[in-house]
Amino acid sequence: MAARTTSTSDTSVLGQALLGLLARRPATGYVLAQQMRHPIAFFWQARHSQIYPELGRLEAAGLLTHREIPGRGPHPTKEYRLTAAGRRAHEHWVLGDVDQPVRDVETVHVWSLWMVTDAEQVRAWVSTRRAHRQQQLQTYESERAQIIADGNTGVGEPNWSNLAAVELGIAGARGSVAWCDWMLTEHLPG
Amino acid sequence: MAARTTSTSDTSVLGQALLGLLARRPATGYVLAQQMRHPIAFFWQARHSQIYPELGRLEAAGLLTHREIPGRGPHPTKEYRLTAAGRRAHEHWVLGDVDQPVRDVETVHVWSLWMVTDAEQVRAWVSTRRAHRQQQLQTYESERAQIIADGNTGVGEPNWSNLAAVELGIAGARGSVAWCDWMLTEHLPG
DNA sequence: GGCTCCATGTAAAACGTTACATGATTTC
DNA sequence: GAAATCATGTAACGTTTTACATGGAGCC
Repeated sequence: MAARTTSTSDTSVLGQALLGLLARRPATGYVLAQQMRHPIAFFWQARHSQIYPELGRLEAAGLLTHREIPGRGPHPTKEYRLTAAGRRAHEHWVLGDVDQPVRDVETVHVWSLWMVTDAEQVRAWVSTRRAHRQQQLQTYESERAQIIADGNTGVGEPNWSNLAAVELGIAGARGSVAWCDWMLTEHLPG
Repeated sequence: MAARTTSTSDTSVLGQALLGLLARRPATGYVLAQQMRHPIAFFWQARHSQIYPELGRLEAAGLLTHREIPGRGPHPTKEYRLTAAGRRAHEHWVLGDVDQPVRDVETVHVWSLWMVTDAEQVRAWVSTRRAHRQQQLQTYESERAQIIADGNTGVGEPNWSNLAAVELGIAGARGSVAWCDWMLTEHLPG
């Protein structure tokens, strides 16, 4: 993406994801890294080695501040908090276009399936894919049940868009499972 | 991903996409770059500046060969062709696991929609999203019509998995449109 | 003469993963 | 006492984007 030379210019998707987490509540880098594993990992991933420097850049851009809190590591433990500018930047980004292009390895595989001469191997691959996506669908559905059980799903509350995000994941997983069924019943002989 | 130090070890997704293109027919880097814009861009992207060096690496790994053909540029024009090893490597990769994690910027936006206090702005954002995905769906559907019109959609022919890939895209786009409708009718007040 | 297309390449910077490093506390 | 967890950070490498560079051919 574009460069980030000035404090007002664009922020990476990871940066925005971190702002989104901190908009919910202040947190340390360690806690943010945990939250990137769950629930954010369903749609975005980052390791702590990417998160810590990114927090530094966001702070340099004036979107975050930190204060040191008691901790146990050899380095100081920092609790980060959104600034008003950070909140504005994230809200602005959220309403903006989804400009990032899709990168779907799954489709690259599918698009080359013609090369496999043994139809049984193709069936097996699709079956495995179906099982995987079905599993994912169940994970999303229990996640949804959890969100609904937690309540606070009114517009303007974080859980409202947590639910929306999970529903989007469910829609995608359902589409993928339906595609596998189409492959197995209609597009593959036997 | 992992390092690519030896000739037998793994290849990047871009490398596999290029092998997939060359498995269909030999081509120059320029033609491959065009094909990465259409139709591959629906699920993977790469610029020529990434493609030319990658072709060099694939050739160094013994998966491709090239011969010079008449051309007009200041550099020699090279036509690349898959080796038997390249064909094997790609077929093996195709049947392997889809290990790359999902990165879906759209869901990051959705997950932060709670921050937008004006429900009308949310409705507008979802409507725009719906129009975009609906447009994409139509593009995929005319692509599908084209593939069916071209024929040669039997198992083992490239068009067979071209069709499968487009159907996967259609399933995804349909799921996304359905999600937008759910948002507008059931998840947003008014 | 200027614009676009053909056709290839390199350089710099941003983004992402893996590995290395430190050291205290809690659990088995 | 060994292993996992807490908690942060840097280094090396791979991947991707943007920008720079070259020069011939066809079109208006």
